[in-house]
Amino acid sequence: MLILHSSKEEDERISTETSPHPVKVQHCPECGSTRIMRDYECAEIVCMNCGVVVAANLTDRGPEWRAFDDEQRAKRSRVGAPLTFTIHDKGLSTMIDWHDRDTYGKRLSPGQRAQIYRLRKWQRRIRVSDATERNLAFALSEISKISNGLNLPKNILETASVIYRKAVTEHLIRGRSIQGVAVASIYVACRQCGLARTLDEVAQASSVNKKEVGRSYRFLIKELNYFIPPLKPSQYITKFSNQLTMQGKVEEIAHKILETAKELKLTSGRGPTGIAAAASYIASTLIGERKTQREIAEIAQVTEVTIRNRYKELVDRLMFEMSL
DNA sequence: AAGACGAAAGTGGTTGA
DNA sequence: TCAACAACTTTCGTCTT
Repeated sequence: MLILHSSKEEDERISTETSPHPVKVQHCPECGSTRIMRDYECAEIVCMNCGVVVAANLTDRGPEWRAFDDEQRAKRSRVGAPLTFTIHDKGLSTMIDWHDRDTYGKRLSPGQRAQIYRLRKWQRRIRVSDATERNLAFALSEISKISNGLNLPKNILETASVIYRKAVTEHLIRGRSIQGVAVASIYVACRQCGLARTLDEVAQASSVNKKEVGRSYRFLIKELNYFIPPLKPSQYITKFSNQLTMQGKVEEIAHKILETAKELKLTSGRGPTGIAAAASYIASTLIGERKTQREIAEIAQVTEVTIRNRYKELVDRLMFEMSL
């Protein structure tokens, strides 16, 4: 494009940043060509035909930030409400308020009031226009509700909304329940962000059963090509210690136990919750802040038997290693 | 008596033919 | 699609503190 700049990135910058400020039709004083280009990088106006610099020391009246596409431009523009993916129109719609007053605070005339009333009605209708929009609006409100119920942080809510939007644009919703996919997206978001929430917990916070959520979850990660590593037991330990209100020391020891367990290859193939529960149990007995197996089992959502089995394996192996 | 332990049978999910 | 399989659960009797 521009001869002065050969790199592709700079070509893009010039093409996107010059377009919002159209140049008044100018002619090159050398060759008379109208192919005049502004180059803000060098603060010059250049003739594209013969390469002569028409004007120098140009002022860039554009924004100081760079944007390479529409989305970035929308994000960086510092006007309007912040973008959010949790509302179906990304929170950018303007509302006509319900006060029947003009900008000076004066009451509107009856004719104007009727007109505003009609405008409001149409705005409501247009805001959620087609089936896809309605689907999105319903699902996103559902996602907000559930993630509020689970006390999930805001970034999970945003991530889940983005995942759901992706599912909609890839036409993955057809043939399965909106709620199922919505709950599944929350679960995917939790897993992606490394938040220790079990499928059970997420499903229980919604009205969808676990099986359905699991199915939708597997479907989502398959179709959207997500790679989600299995949750590490250590992430559960932190959670359990918090819920059991144990000392920081206990948590620390539990993590150490877990590390040795991993080295001894005792973790593979086992449920991460069971191992984490067993490690927490051992740590609590070692410290002397004894918790019963039942207490831990309840919080970890596993049975006492599982804790016992993991615990036994761990102790046996550790004793064996010590004797060597 | 509460909690820990372990055996036996049952359950739901994964894997490979 | 189905059987085999490992992990896990449920249940229950026994032991320990």
